[in-house]
Amino acid sequence: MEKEISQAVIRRMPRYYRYLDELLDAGTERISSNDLSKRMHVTASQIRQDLNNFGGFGQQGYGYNVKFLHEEIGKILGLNESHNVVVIGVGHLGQAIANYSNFAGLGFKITGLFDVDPAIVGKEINGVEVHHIDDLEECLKDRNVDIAALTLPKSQAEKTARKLVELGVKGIWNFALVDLDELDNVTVENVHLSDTLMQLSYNITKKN
Amino acid sequence: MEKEISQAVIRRMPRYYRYLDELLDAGTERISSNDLSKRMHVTASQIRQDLNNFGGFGQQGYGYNVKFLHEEIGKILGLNESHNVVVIGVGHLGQAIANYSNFAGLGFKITGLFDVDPAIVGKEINGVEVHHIDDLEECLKDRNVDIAALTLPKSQAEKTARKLVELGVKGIWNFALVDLDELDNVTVENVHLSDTLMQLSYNITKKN
DNA sequence: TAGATTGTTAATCGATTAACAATC
DNA sequence: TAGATTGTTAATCGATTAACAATC
Repeated sequence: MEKEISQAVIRRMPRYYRYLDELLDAGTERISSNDLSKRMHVTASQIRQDLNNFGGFGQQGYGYNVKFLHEEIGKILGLNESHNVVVIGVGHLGQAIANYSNFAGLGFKITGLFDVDPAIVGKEINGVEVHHIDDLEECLKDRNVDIAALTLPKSQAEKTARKLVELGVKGIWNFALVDLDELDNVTVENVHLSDTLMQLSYNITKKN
Repeated sequence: MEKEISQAVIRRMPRYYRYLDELLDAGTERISSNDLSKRMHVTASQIRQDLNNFGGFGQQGYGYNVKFLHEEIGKILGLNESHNVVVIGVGHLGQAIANYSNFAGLGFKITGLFDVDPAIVGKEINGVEVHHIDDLEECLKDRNVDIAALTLPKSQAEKTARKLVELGVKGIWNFALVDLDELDNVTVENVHLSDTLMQLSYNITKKN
């Protein structure tokens, strides 16, 4: 890898992807960084800088072709390849993820659900059977699962994460209320919903 | 307001709160910025800078009293007052939020659930009845609801958000796949789960 | 008192914005 | 060709880190 691209840039890419998706739906063929900047409430300069981290996708005097740019950003984000996802912990949040149809459209396919609760093991959610967590190893064999969503109590999170890494999982989408940053050989994305709620609470409180 | 505190700082506050909570559970009485920095994998300097945005909570030669600092950060985040929350859109994600017991411990109380689907209106989730969205105005009267979680399709998000603001809601915790940034008289926290999944996908892909 | 550790100022680093030459 | 708009360099701004005097 030549130049390291900052996470600040990466965080913005899915947002570009979304806006381009909307433009595509609206049948817009091309867009300038200036017009896009007005829609997205960011500077045109930032858009051009961000995109040029990955290559020159535009054309002087023309702007950016919406369809092409949408595809390219998709490739950058790895959406051109499909990803197999397992959900560990089939509580309410796990079920919400298993049922969220939007992910499929982005190339993320839920291929397995796991829990310890006998009341739910064996049931089917959105066409996928819930297995017991003890069958994890067997179920993941030759399945090419690269992402695991962790929606289980924090006490189980790290232990389970380590096991998943052993079984070849490359990315952990962590919803458990603990930071899983110090794990080797895996990429972790921590999503702490309660943190965002507290942020909101701060910003409301401040405005009094 | 004298000095504006950056969102970069605010985003870190809930994380401090969580680590202090753990220290509290473990019975730790005091902690230095240096020790905390090792646990959290941030610099001690950043911890001291962050905290000093809000006042001097420590003591030279001693460090920070865990219980006191935990309380103070709680106050900063507005957790000393309780917040009434309504959930708009009782799909899987809405139900997950309605059922998530952790929020109650932070002072966020789910006081209303709303949907348009007759199949779910009238049912009870975690002890709270689901009302029809048409009854929003009536239900919110004199209820002092300050936060609304939007877990509904993006096509309905903005319209519904405007109505909620009219009815006195101060903060919108938005899970719909659209950015609600240009609304007046309200604080918005956009939580786009699929964005974080794409970020994870990028970071996995990059490592090949 | 001596040691520890904060609060805070100064230095550094990185990210954002502005500007403009290149070019379609 | 003239106008538009990118790609990219330079300038600015803000956030992070280092350093250390103040002080418990």
